[in-house]
Amino acid sequence: MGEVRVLLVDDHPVVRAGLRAMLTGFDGISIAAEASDGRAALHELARLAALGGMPDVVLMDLQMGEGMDGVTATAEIRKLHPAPPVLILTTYDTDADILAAVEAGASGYMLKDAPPEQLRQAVLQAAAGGTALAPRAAALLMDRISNPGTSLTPREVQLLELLATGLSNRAIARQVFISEATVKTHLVHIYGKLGVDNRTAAIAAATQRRIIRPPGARG
Amino acid sequence: MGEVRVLLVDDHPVVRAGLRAMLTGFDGISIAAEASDGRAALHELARLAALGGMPDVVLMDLQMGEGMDGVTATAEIRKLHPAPPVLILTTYDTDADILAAVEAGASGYMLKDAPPEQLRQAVLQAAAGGTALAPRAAALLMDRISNPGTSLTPREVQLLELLATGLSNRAIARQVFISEATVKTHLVHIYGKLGVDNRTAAIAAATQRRIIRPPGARG
DNA sequence: CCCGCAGTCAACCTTTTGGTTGATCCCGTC
DNA sequence: GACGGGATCAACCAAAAGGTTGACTGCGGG
Repeated sequence: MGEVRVLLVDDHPVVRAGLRAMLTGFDGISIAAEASDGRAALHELARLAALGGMPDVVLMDLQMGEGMDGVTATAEIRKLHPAPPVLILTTYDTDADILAAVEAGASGYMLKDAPPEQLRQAVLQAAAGGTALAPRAAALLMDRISNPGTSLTPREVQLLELLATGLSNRAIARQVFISEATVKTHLVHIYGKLGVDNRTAAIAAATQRRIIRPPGARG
Repeated sequence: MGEVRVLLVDDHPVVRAGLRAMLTGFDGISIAAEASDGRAALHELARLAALGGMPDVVLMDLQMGEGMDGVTATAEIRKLHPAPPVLILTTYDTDADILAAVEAGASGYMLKDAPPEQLRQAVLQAAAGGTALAPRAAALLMDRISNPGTSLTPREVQLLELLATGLSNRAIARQVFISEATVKTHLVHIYGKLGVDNRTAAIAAATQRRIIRPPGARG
């Protein structure tokens, strides 16, 4: 039957070379095109569509040094008409990454340290319209539906962001026009929800869970 | 002959495949062996030594999911007798990573998003006993020797990293086996050099200037 | 051989944070 | 119309962090 044609999206030439070598080594899988960021991926898809054939699956990295990130690109791709399934292939398996990817409409979530055979299975599965999840991704989603979970309120997230810029309680208070007492109250709530007991740990935890962006944005 | 024989050390099969494909595609470079972490790399070196030939260069990732990390492995390799040069190939270019690598005795520091040709040059250079540095790494080291006073010392960077994980002064003190008083002294120096006056601002500043990786950036 | 600097530590004091209790207000929902 | 949660604030105390001064060590360069 037909070959499964893959669009590779990753900003590292080394990783693209690895995936190319690995995937083309499998029977029934070929590389349709490659892109180094989300924007380029969309261009490639437009080009391929014009040439008559969408790829059967997009293999997408989440962390892109510059340009459009993987989550945004995935969401954009889902809007296309012959929308190819997007299989996320990334380095990290944090809650926020997994959740963001699934929310964006990814068909799967695999890790770069997965053995080649698992990767092959995942690509074929996604191309066939199925789902492929790394063990931890699957576990997280199961846990999520059984456990709604305590999440931060928008206000708390806002204060957390200011916190991460290095502002004192007083400075934060002035910034958002509330009293220092209120800032402290919010922080106590935040610490409780994040399971920490000081501001630096809160920043670390919130950054890790991608609740806030790292201070001094980078890919 | 004159082939440059490389030992690949990276925990990701995909990346190893990429490097293998890329490097073997170059004339004069071949893969002697591969390892998925520092410990395995040392085993491979012992095995290769027994078989009569150390590799001409070790291409080492810094962030290893599990097992011995790249810095430790690099330091260990330097203790060997026919010690092959170690070329670091990693994702991040923060001061902390660069300094740690250089201190451990690395012969070069390259980033994974480097174009293939640059990578080839770096491998050949390292194998020939030379040095290969990514622009930012080179700039950092130049800056260090021209104005040592204004930049952070390795010790200060180390404490900064612990700070960013959310540890208290006491916890940091215990972690590095010094007194809390000393931690405070270091922090005061750090604040002065970064132009801030509290720990969260220090984390923000240090992250922004890429002195440390963002809190929670996992290996 | 001396100097400077990184690194170590102590004592002391001020400011900031962390943690608690309790209260008011508003806005949805049951 | 009662209930609960989010947001707001105050007062208070304990703990941690910030800042200063001063001192000792070890090491490399002039």
